[in-house]
Amino acid sequence: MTEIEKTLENHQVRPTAMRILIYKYLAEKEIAVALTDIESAFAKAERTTLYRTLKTFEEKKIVHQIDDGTGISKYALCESGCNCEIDQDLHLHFHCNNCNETVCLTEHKIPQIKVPDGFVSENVNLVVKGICDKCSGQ
Amino acid sequence: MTEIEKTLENHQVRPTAMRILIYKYLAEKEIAVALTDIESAFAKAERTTLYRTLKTFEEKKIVHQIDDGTGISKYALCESGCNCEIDQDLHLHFHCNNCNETVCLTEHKIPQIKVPDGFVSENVNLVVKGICDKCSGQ
DNA sequence: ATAACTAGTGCAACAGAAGTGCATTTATTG
DNA sequence: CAATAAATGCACTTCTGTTGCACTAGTTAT
Ligand SMILES: [Mn+2]
Ligand SMILES: [Mn+2]
Ligand SMILES: [Zn+2]
Ligand SMILES: [Zn+2]
Repeated sequence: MTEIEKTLENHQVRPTAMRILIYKYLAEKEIAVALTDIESAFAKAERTTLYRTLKTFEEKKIVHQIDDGTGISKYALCESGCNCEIDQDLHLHFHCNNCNETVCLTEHKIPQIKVPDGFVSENVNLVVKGICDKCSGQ
Repeated sequence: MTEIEKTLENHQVRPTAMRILIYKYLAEKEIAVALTDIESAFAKAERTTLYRTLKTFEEKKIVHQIDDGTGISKYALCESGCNCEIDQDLHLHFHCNNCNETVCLTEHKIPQIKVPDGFVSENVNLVVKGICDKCSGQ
């Protein structure tokens, strides 16, 4: 039993062939991926299967969904530092306006945000847009 | 010539009947509205016209687009405190998980966000989710 | 005022992403 | 092995956003 299989089972997800492949794909990519990315990577696989795999992964906290403002949902593997179960204290995300890639800045936590009286903050989505390290030439 | 007509012309937008109506609608609403909201409010009008009106308003800085994480673009009138032309120093937005409404918190500016070396921050989207003042009972 | 031009609108059609229902296959368990 | 549950494949739908094109209204030059 491989590491990946163990990880999946730890999250109550049965390690099917497709799921292992998708997990591997997500692990190799260092950026957040959209369903269409996975579709292109696994051209022979069914879209629905890929879609439902992502949904399962999300539900079981294997990945977290990222709304980077492009209108397309992206997903990235949760790491140890990823408290997305708590739905709070999340890291921020960076979207590059040049290469169009979105990355998790897991080391960068979202600061405390004040809201007006009467408003109750439950969680915060923060996306920084600009030029990523690869594109800034440095 | 009414106030609204003046405002539109100040932004180089010709004040047609439809545009005045939509502007009024946006001004009366205190929340961010989606295209579908406007569609329901003006059932007799063409969807495309409403769509293009919003796009024109956005381009001419009469409204700003809001990505509240629902996957549906919302729009709200720009106010004097709305520096959306500069694409920086923007106010934050609040999305209520209960009533599903999104409001501009124009008084609440987005704090300075640090990004890692090599990354260049151009602008920031910050959406707080939780319970709004109307729904929190206070 | 009329002609020429430009901007706005209405209608139809399209694209992309997301989601659902159902039959079929695969895996698990008694 | 039989019964059951989970996963997959296929088809189809919905929703949002977007574009092309013809027509109309409004603006400007002669
Ligand atoms: Mn992330
Ligand atoms: Mn706003
Ligand atoms: Zn980049
Ligand atoms: Zn509310």
